[in-house]
Amino acid sequence: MSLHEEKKPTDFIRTIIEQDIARNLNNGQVVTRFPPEPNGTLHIGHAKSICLNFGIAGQYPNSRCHLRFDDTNPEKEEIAYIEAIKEDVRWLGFDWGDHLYFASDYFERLYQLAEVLIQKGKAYVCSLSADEMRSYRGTLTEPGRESPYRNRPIEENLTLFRAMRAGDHPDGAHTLRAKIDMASPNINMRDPTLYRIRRVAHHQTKDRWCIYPTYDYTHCISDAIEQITHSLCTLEFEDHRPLYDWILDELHEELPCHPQQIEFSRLELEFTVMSKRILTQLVTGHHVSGWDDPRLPTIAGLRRRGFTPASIRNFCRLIGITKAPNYVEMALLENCLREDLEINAPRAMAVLDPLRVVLENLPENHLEEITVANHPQNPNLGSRIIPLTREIFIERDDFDENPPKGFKRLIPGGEVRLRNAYVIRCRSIIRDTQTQVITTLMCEVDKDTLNKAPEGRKVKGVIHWVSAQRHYKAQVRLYDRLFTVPQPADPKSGGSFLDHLNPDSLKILENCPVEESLADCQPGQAVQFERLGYFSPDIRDSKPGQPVFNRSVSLRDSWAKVENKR
RNA sequence: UGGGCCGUCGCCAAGCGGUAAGGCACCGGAUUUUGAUUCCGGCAUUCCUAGGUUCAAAUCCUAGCGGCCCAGCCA
Repeated sequence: MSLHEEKKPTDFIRTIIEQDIARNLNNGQVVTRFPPEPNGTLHIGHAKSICLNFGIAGQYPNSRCHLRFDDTNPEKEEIAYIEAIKEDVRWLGFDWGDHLYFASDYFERLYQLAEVLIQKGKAYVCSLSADEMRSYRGTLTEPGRESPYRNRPIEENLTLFRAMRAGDHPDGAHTLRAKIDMASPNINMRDPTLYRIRRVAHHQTKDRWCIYPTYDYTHCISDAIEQITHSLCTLEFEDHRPLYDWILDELHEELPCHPQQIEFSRLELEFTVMSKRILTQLVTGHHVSGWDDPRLPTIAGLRRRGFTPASIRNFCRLIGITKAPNYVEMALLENCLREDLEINAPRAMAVLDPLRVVLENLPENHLEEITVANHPQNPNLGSRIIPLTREIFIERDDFDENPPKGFKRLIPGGEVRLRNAYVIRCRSIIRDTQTQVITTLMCEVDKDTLNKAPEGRKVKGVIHWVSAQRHYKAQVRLYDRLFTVPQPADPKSGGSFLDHLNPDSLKILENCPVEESLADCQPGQAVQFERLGYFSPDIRDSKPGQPVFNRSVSLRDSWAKVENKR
């Protein structure tokens, strides 16, 4: 590798894979899979897994990544989630080609293999109730007891299991269990359940089955059938690996290979939640507007907020893959978006909290069309024309009668540059006679300052503005973190996560004057409102010609930092 | 005082016996018609702790300490 070549992103999993390739394991092939259960929408934690699995497949020749729905529990799954998940994966920029699978595709094969286990004396039908099974299981510190049904003759097991499939027994009457070791210190090895009776229609197999295989039984076999080489999952499955291996070892004569399970730590993000349970509660409890609420860390929420696929992929690259528990700061995610949009988003001007300014030395009907670049560094983004009129709006907090030290914006008698236009000087202030609130600033334009510095003095401040006569009025939504504490779901934070909801996480501003050109902005397009942040039209609420803007992320603001310290 | 796993800067994270990469954050300073961007500089004598092995330890050994996961017929 040359010095100039970018160093490959590396992590312990890729290290293992490269060693495997070097040893010509699996003929040098790498096959991974992303295996979501269609019982909820994807979030940024899933993006980490997607980027890992598809990323690896895209990185080695002769490799691929399957999209496989782990649909073994019809009670919790919905067909709608399948399409949503596919859309999210595609949107993130990944392609599974022809390799779309469902664990339910393998139900018949799984059933046949269960009979093989029974024949081998490695599985039995247990008739303990759920409660009984729990008490037989023992505890973390005490071994379990063997089920009284553990030594049922093979023929009886077979007959019962077939009857289970045929629907001869009510839900919960029996289970099929692996016969392993009730005294194992690993609870997953204490005769885990392989099949349960559940009279529920399945979104894929309809009512063909009334028995369903469990995750532990299904996942490893599905991996083997698809000839997955590296089965990557999160840390909580570490304890399941012995079972994964046990099942594949027992069935090795029936299956083409024995994939390698490798675990990595899941992603946690500060000031939000990643748990499907809590996400569901936020949605069903109407604490947010839906799965795609822009404050949520769901892929749909991030997309609606205005995040780009590239920014999310970059984020996943930066956080790395390890086995260490990690709570990543929101600032890193935000930075990834800024980094992308800084280069790619065209600029425009918008005023969120307008203050009227009259340029008193311009005629009433003054209309000047100024050509401005859409990006200060990238001329390829072109230019546009903005109208300057006698009355304009500026941001209310860009004017201060009693400016703090270091204030560079407009002050009484002071000068400031109108971005892309002239330098103006504040001559007088007009107030509401009742409330004394400032309603208008009377200012004078220095006509010799378009595209040039004023003579003999320096004007440091630059503020954005929009014509008061020619603009589009938009609704703008400002988002902040959904929670007030970094780890809202952690009991150590006190109370329930609901106690930590940020009441100011959404601020809706109506009738914000924005540049006319913004009326054509489409969902999916990002734009920088100069000096404010990156904004993107809301996917749901924008109408053709009437965008509603979501603030995706603010610009860095070192002045705000100075002010906060005060 | 059951089993599995983890502990390197505020947050991620390289490092795999030869004398602590990088990113984010933070703090300076330069340039700037975005207090943005960009640029330059600073930011772990120390790797959970304590012993030990070694010429040499974040890396090896021993003993502690702290944290996470597991007792669904969920995944």
